[in-house]
Amino acid sequence: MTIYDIAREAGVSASSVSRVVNHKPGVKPATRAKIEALMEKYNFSLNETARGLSTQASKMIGILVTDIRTIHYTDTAYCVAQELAARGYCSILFNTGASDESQCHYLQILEQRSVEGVVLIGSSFQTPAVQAAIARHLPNIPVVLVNGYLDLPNVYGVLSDDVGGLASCVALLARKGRTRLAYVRDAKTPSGQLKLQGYLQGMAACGRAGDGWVYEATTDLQAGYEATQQILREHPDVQGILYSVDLIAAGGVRALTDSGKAVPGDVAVIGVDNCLYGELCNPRLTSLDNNLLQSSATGAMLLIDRLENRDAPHQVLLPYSIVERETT
Amino acid sequence: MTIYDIAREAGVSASSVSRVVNHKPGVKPATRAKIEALMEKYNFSLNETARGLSTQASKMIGILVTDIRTIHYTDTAYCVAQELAARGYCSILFNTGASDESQCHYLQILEQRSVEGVVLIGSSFQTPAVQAAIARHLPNIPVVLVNGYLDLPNVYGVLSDDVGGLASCVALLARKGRTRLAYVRDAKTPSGQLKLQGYLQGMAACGRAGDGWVYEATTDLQAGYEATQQILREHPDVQGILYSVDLIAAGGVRALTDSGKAVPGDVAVIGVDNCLYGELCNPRLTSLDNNLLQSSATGAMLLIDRLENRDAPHQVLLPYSIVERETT
DNA sequence: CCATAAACTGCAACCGGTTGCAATAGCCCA
DNA sequence: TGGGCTATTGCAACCGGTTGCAGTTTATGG
Repeated sequence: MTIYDIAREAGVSASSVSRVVNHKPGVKPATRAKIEALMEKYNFSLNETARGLSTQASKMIGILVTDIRTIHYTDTAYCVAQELAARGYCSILFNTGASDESQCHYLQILEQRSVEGVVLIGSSFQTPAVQAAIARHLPNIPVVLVNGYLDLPNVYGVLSDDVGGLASCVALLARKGRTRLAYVRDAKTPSGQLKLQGYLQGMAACGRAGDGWVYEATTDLQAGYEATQQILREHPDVQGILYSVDLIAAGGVRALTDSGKAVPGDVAVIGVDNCLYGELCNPRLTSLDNNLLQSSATGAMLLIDRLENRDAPHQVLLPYSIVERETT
Repeated sequence: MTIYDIAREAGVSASSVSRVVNHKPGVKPATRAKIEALMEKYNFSLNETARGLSTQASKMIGILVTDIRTIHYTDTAYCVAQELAARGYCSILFNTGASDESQCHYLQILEQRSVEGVVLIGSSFQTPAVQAAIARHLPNIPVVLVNGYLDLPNVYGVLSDDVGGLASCVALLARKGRTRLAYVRDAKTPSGQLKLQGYLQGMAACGRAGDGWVYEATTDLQAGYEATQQILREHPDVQGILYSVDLIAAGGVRALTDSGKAVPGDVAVIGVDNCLYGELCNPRLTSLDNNLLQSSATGAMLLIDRLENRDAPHQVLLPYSIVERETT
């Protein structure tokens, strides 16, 4: 069922049907009524693909996310998709993984699909290869990078102040008299580097420059558990541990209580993200809140502003806050 | 940059360029090489929208999910999207919420986008209104309903045996000598009804027909906490509690330990979904595993089989299993 | 009742591809 | 060198819409 079918049966041209479908003026009320009746009768719904081709406006945006199962990205993707859907855009979603090759591959697919904008969710996108792929495939459409920065005229970034955030976590513990601290990092992304930097900076600020014990873990419970066991072996007198992600921290808290340490009595713990995992943790986890809701909302608005041709800042730096629960 | 631009510069017709792009035979090697060189030079990438219009194959599939933030649906959506992406399909994702109106609205949008298939993730889709909307808007393309069933020739359902699953949870507790049991349900979806039915059936099987204490909670920690407090007030001698969802169960476990009950010493607990929340819970949660990975993989394969014109069963019933951890 | 403006309506070109079919070119062999 | 084939190539129609512009109605007013 196409507008031509409707037109034929109504005894008019496709132009008139098109005008009715698009609520444009210039159609006699009687004609309009006849067309609308037929549309209703045949349950007509217009082919958006064809319309997109003709109007050069696909009304689609691409969402690339490293892995949507990461709780933090799930929420971001949800917010962005909802915000866009409310404005009539369709979201094409791809999980890219962290490899440059795959990320660039999907950027090209988005080009072929003529998306009007792109949102990149995840810290794996802040690489030269991705930057080059954007310049090559999507030089003229707005691209929003949630949590990161790329120096390209059409890329807009939302950043949280990782350095300041981590430093203030250290400061919080220092105020409670704890300066023998360890830090467990996860991915070696730019954002991960900033967090580490914030931790080291915080240590320096409380007079323990060069003393930061740094460990590594993959992003899962078990890795957090094991890294923490290692910390306890190597530094039994540790007074506080910071984790780059709540999930790892949850594993850490379990390791601490399992080995008889009181939390926060013996060892204080702080995670990052302030997600549901922190609430589930026992005792409940104190966490650095990078204000996910605001950052996704900001990312969505940045994109929408550009889509609707309003100006938008190329970088937005969001504040952080510490949500104290039971582990500090 | 279109195939016409390439054609002009190569001194050939668009047909030849099209043949080269699609790796079709019938182009002289020299011509092919010249065209390929130009494509490379201009970084040409074909407009898939136009191709879709022409070939009547959009290579897009729609994924409707009640709310992707529900951990269970996140994982399902991820699996399905990955499986489809690997076969060259784009996924259009919408969060519909549970309202019929909104669900039908998005079904219509998918029709307009000419998707080749649809995956519905969530138990909110098993309603007469959705059934009617599918019959009306998408009567000819395969629709897979993950966790549910609709009686339509083009709809394929993946179901888990909720009745049997819950009944066997009750049986497990009964074997441990616990028959004073409560059940906390969440949504009143068809699947929720089946779980309740399974619980009641299990109670009947161990000689306590009519004795099942049934409570309700929304799907969050706090609601689980409160429902459990209520259970303890009204039935202080409860020996075991089943929860329709792990997240609610986690709130329940917290309520139990907070009020001094030993878990599982005084009260045993079982959740459903076997998701990460169960691992985070302290003590770790025993959970009914409805085999998410298998059900999403099955859903994806069902759709792919139909897309590639192979036969597929209209209903697949998946087995369940109980993963015992520390709360039983 | 007619001139003139305003309101409708439809033609045709265009968006960027695909593809059946006819035309042309190139090749082999007698 | 001519005939018969096959390999290339391009024309033109089609996918399902949109839209500028010109032609046709209809309404208004004198």
